[in-house]
Amino acid sequence: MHKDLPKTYDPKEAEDTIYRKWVEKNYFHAEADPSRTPFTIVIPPPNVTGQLHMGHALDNTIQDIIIRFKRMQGFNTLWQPGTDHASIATELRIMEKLREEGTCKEEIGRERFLERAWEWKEEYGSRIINQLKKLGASCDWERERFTMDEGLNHAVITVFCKMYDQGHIYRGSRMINWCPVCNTSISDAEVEHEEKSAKLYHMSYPLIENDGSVSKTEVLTFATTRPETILGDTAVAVNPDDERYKHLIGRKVMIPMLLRAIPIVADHYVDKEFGTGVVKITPAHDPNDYEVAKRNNLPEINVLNDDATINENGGAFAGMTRENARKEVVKDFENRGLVVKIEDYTHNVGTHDRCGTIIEPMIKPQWFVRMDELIKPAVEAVKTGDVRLIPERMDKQYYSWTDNIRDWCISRQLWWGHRIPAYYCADCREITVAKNTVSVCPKCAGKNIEQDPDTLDTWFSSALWPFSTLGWPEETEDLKYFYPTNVLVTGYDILFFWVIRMIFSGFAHMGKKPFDTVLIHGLVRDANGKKMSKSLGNGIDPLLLIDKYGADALRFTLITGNSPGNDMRFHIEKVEASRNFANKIWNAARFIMMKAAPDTPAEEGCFSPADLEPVDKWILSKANHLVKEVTDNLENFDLGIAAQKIYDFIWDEFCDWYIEMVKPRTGEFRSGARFTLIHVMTKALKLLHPFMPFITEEIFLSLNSGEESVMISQWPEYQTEFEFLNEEKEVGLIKEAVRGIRNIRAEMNVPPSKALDLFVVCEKSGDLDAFTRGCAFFTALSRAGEVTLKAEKAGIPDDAVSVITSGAVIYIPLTELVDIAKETERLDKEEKHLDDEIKRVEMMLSNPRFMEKAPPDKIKTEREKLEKFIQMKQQINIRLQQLSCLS
RNA sequence: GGGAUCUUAGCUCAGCUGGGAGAGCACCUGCCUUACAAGCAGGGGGUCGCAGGUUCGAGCCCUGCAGGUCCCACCA
Repeated sequence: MHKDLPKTYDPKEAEDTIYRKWVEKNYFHAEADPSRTPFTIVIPPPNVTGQLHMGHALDNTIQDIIIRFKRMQGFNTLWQPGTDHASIATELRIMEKLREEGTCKEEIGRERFLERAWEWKEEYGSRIINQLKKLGASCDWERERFTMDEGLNHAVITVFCKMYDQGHIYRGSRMINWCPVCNTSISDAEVEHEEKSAKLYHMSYPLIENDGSVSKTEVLTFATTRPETILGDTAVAVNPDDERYKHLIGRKVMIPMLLRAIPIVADHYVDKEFGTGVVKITPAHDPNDYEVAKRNNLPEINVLNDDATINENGGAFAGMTRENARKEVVKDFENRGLVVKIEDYTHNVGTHDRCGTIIEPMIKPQWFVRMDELIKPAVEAVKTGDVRLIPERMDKQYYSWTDNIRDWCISRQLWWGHRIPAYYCADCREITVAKNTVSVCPKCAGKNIEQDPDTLDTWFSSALWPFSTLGWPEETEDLKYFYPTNVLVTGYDILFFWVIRMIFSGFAHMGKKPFDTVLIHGLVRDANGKKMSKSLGNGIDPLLLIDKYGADALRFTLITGNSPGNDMRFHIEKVEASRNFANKIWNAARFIMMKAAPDTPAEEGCFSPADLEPVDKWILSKANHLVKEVTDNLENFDLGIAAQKIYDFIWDEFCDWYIEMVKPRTGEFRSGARFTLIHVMTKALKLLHPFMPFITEEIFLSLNSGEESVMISQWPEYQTEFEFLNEEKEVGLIKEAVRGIRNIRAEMNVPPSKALDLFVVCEKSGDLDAFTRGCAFFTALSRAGEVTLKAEKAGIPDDAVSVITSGAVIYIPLTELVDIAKETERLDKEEKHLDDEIKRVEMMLSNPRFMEKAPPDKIKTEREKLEKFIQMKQQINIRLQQLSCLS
């Protein structure tokens, strides 16, 4: 970094070089070391099919900030990276590709399909990793894992076998959600309920007479949204207390097109008020009906194929799609005069979150995880605070899920994923679950054995991520050292999918929680508040922004002005503002490099309070407070607040005040100024580094030639030797006075070129000394001409403008500009304002309950304020009196 | 139907355990002051959704109401 540095910072040039250096130096790598305290974060593994989107950028920026902060604090930090095989998402993508090639997965077969999937993974799996690197993520890349790599597969199979042996995993025929397009079962969590407008059909079944004939007159009218499921009806239900239908219970009705007689049963599930008070019961295609059927011993008739077309049980309707069948069934009823009315109706329909297809409840044999016992320690952990959710309000959402949890359907009729280690004997029907391939039936010794063709839900493997990545089931050093991990950072949208499952898995297999804190963020929305999505095309590519504005600017944008759990809108203007901030820092650094002689780095050892001017002490003291506050904020995960404070300090205090105040000294730059500039800037860079890693590194190294990298430098701590309360007060007085003068200049339209003479009257000797020391700042910061300091007002022309500040009254002789009436008005206004303030503070201080209860600090500052206000009011009164004499 | 959350300056949002209303952008005025016009100095603008309550004191706590967003839920 030399004196001919460009005026604007170019992140593109710097970022890649710096990142490469960090990797080469191995700074991201962590080794188990019992002599040090670990701090661990496991990354939410992005899908191998994925591209880095804004959500990833936010999620990983947060993690990187925390991990860099902890690293600088001296923790042995591990940020464990990796990717997820995302079974269904990836399988869909490959199927799409095959379709483009004119083939399909059934045609090429399972083996070849998996080859293609692995090829896909090799091709795209590294893409998102490289994008994370662009963002600046300091993951330990040597430890990168993949949910289907050998070790993790071993963990998955181990868990499956163990849980099967313990009875936590079972196979059963139950009602599950079936996606007819993806051709697989999905879990309850993957069903999204969408409100859709539909029809409510009121139709009638003819009653069957006691002699077995179909009644020509008597019918039973029911309401349904799904007429096509009539084909699978095995009963009609009414409420047992319903007087209208009581007498019919036990009789039968006829499904006309099938000539199937079905009974009228009684069940309390039926709401008398809704529709006609009669519900048709389709046990095989409706979860409620399924329950009713179980209670009433009704048969199930499956009328749907896997692709949701009507099967052979649908008689004449066989082969139709469910949509066509609906129309045809209604038509059939109409022809028979059995349609009463058709109403418009909106209701919630379950759809598959991956493809949007309306899911079909079906009864199928699947594998399930029994949740009732497993979930208990996961609930307990949050209740006791062993696992903390941030923000806290997420607890409620968490419990609402854990309290209503149902068994988890984990088998998927997919090929890409962990194959279920269950083997079926065709001879004796024995099911064997084993880690290793079974080729002989252990029961009947038959060799007619086949492995279950299904794979596991992708979340089954990611549930194990916090320990499987560290070597489990082996008892590795890493596992012992890094587990439990510390913070998990993720969006609220996958709390249920992932976080809950990790927590109960941690307890089930490790006997310990997987992490102690879950930091939950919201969604990044577009400028209009819409969710960014591929289909809407409103997504903003973070990589384009990184390319244009730098990763630092993007990161800073995502962190500021946002609090945990809240969604944020993304505005490009905000990125520009962040980029401008980077540029501001760059230019402050340029100033320091130009003025503070880069060849003689200030060393901590050189520091001597004797060399320091009050302004130096002031900014040192301010920086010292900043260190404490930012550290506290980061410990509490208030990242946005911390970022804002650093921003304000650097821009307002350091650049706009300190650098301006140090300028008059540049000619004879003494070690005090040089030390302070470099010391404060370095401190600020360290605090900012987690947020803006690249530019801070670039400048840090230029200012500190002996240092290796800011990212491995020590996090600053509050130091009492840098606490200068007197100087903070002193410079505060000067700033107030300068602002006052600037105000007058602007108000009175004094051209900037014109220097104003000042009389500074300061009755308190301590303050007079302060103003004496700070005299030069009036010239530099408010363009003063001759400045006269006095202890009393005598000898100053009366027709001067007066600036009343808490330390001094400043008179500006502006004879030709002063309008006494206006000046009186201005001071009157100020007096009124002061009166209000005085009244407020006096009320507070005269209140016994306040004096009793308020913290002593608060009382002290309020007292000081009161004293200050009263004094200023006095000055205003004196001045007003003088003015009234003039007019 | 249950729950969560939001409503603060023209826009987007901060505001920690209740104690003098903030930022960025936009707008107005004046400045190319040799680190920075991606900048500097100054300014206007808010009954903190509405109505009550608790308190010496409420943007913050409690209750009700209105509007927005989201999650959960088997009413055919």
